[in-house]
Amino acid sequence: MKIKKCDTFNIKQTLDCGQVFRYTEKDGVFDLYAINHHAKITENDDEYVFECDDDAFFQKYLDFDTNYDIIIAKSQDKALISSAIAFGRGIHILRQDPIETIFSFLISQNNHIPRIKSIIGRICDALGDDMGEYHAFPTVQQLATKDAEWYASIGAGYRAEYLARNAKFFAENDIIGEWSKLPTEELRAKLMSLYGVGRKVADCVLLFGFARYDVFPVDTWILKVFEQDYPAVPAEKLSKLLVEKYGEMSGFIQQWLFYFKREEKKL
DNA sequence: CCCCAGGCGACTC
DNA sequence: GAGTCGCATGGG
Repeated sequence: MKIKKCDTFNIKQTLDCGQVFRYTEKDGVFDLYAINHHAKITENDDEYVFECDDDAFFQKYLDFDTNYDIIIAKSQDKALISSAIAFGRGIHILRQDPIETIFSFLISQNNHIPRIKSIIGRICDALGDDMGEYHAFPTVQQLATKDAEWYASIGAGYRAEYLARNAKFFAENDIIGEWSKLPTEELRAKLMSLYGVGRKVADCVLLFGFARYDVFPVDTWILKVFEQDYPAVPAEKLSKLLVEKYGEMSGFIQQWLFYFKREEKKL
């Protein structure tokens, strides 16, 4: 499939903004993996070209059915947010698989993004279906074949127990479909009842895995963004304050600000 | 080498 | 309910 370029979609910004971990970039060519799908993404002067196994899947996954001009218009606020939008205007919030998102963000806690990628990669390679060129993200049944000791052995650190226990839980409870019907507050409570899932991981899963935009994940970077305006406010309280302020635009604004702050550090 | 990372559960008060 | 603290690991 081909996607005409526009200023509200940029593949590099969308993948580099920290919401997804299974992709590589080489010489401007992106390889993106989601569940058991793969897309090779190249670009020419006026379009992105997707060589993939399922156009409809990636059309939805990359959120091309949402009008980001409207999202951006509703989000323009003070100077900081306008600057962040100007910087990351091409970000789309991906519509990721809930299970893949839960396990990915369990690994993300107190961890660096490069290392998160490598741990997820080892889990896919060891447990996921062989798709030829790559390995799929494992099913919960596949994840549940391993115990905490194994997850520690592939470098998961202290999160190994979280992964093992949740793999067992979801293998025994096919409950994602039921959860997806719940309103955001109730769904967050379900997620936070999982061992190893706190407010931050739950909010990332709500945003990236359940397409809930009335959430504002607060991590160390977002704390830095707001340390002047909200000095010494703990992460969970700050998250609640920001959702009160930004409502249904919270998830988008959070992502623009995260990308803005993190790229600033890189430069 | 030290510092820190898309935080969490356990513990204390 | 709010405030500390230890945690496994490896990239920078």
